Amino acid sequence: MAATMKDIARRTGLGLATISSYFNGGNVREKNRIKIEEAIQELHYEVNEVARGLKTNATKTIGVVIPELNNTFCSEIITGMEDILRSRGYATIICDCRTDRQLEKEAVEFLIRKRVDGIINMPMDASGENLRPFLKTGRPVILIDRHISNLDCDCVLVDNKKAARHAVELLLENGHREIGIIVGPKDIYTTQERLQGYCKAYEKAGLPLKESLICSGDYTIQGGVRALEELVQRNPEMTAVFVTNYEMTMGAVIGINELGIRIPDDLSVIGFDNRSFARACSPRLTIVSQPTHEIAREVAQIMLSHLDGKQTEHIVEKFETDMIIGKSVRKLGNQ
Amino acid sequence: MAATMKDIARRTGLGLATISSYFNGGNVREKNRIKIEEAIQELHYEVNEVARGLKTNATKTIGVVIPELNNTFCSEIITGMEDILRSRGYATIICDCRTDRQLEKEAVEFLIRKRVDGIINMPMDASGENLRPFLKTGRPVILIDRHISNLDCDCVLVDNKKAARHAVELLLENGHREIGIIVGPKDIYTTQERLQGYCKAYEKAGLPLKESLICSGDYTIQGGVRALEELVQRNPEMTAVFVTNYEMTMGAVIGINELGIRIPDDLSVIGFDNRSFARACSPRLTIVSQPTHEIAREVAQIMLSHLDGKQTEHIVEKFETDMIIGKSVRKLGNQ
DNA sequence: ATGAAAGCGCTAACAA
DNA sequence: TTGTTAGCGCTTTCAT
Repeated sequence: MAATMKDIARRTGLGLATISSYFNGGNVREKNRIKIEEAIQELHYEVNEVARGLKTNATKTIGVVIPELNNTFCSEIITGMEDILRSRGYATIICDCRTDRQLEKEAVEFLIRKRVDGIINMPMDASGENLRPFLKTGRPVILIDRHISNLDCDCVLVDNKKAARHAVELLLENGHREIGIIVGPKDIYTTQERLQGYCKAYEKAGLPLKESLICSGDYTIQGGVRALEELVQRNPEMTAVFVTNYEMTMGAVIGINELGIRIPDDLSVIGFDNRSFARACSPRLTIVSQPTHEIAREVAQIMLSHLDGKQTEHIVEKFETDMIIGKSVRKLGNQ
Repeated sequence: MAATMKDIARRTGLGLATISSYFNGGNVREKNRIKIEEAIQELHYEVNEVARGLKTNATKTIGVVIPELNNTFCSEIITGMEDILRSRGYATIICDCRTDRQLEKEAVEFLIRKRVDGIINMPMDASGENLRPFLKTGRPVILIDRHISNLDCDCVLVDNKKAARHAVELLLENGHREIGIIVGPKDIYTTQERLQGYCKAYEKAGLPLKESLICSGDYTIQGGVRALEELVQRNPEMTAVFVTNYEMTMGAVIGINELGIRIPDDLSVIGFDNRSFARACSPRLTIVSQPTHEIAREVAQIMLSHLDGKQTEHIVEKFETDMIIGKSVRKLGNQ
């Protein structure tokens, strides 16, 4: 079917090694270079990367395991990474594990079978056990958003503790004392970090924590709706709520609308992650915004450095978040 | 490094062909089957699909080329497809071409080099020229959302004409006469179809079309904002607007909020595609909803039938859309 | 049912 | 610089 190196060797009268050398940046006599290039044109030759991969034990393919592609934080990061990786000849295999630990484990096994050169993972599993077999092959793993200690890999994330603390402090400064928080599942790294930020802010303000103001969702829209309803029901005196991812922020807004609660008159809200959605809300939502483009770029860059053999140390890169101020936080009079 | 078939041949004392036969569903004597399975366990053997691919000329990999992963219509479909394909051993390589024709062309070339077994494409390019070289290799192509005539491939989409007609008819029934429409770029298939639906509804109602009520956006949120502003400015008498994708719907809502227009008192709105966003709006948006899960399943199924050799004919599968009724359409008194 | 051997398209070591 | 050759790990005749 497609032309092979043999074909172009035959056509140019050169040996296989010369052709291979040409494709791998070796020195080829000018005259032969031209002959080879002519043959390539005529035969529409393209290197077969499958064969090359068999020989070099590298597939020029990166696996990405994420909890949910339908999560804008994930899809924004993937878009950014994929762009950079593809421009360097790497294909990106996506595995959406539907927020399921078992599926995540299977996804990593799948990628190992596919002989990917590296894995990028926003892990559900906090132990890192899934990734160990892959790491043993000496290939790079980069974690996104969630750190795992004692795992031999890089990690790119944001300062979650600080992000949460700042958001809660903003509410405290505006006179709020009964601040609800909707976090993710308790066993997820970012949940723990954000919760710590929340507690720290309360602590610094010398205020007591109330268990009932803390509610765990599952990072889905519907989970956000439920969490908000629960918080409102349990805490009649609650004046503000901080939601810690985009999907649950949308869910909280849905819940608020459907309960007939007004933002910010009845309830102040700080959301997470999606500037456009924040703008589409009326009044505009105040949100914490993560630098997804920077994260994506950094992850891709680190991966490429490893693959190029330019980096052997493992790093943890922590980005700062932004606060986008809207009109969803009310200043309480009786401070 | 990793164990090979040779290793397990040596360990079991069997020939390579027997081992291969075992993995490919051939007949192997019970006694040997057990020996092989023991060796697999002990050596942690896994078939090297790269080597297999070189031999069989199949990579168990599907390429997906879409205009924008950060588009929920795209990401929902990909999630669904990827799930099914992976469960059948196929990896999904995503190529986000950023709504750019040149990048789309390069993405297809990239996938050809990667020797993918099939391509799924939501095409920017209406000519289909990009895909021809791939089709020549005899491999399957499936188009999503946008049909291309005279191209030897399958296509899965929705009845766009009918969807648009129904939406506009709903507005007409509610007494609206000056209905704006925000469509995508004029050269995109769905734009043309949806525009035809709009025109048909006007025609049936015996009403004249007004060029100024038709506005082209670029399928982005910001494009939706701009399109809405333009429509409002050009048509002071406009009482309703129909927006034909999710991102522009969000943009339109942003524009409406920022101009201080009230839905539906000042302007009735029918949006597209995202039930959750529709619910998060206050009042709830009436929207046209596409069956993304069904589309995804169908696309994956068709792809698999082709790859299994169970299907040789090309089909065009057209799904119906739903109308989700919210409170964003006002009934005008003076009908 | 099983084994021997050729070869998929490429790279890399070695010789020339 | 270039050619020859031996694999990379697998599938697949063709014998047995």
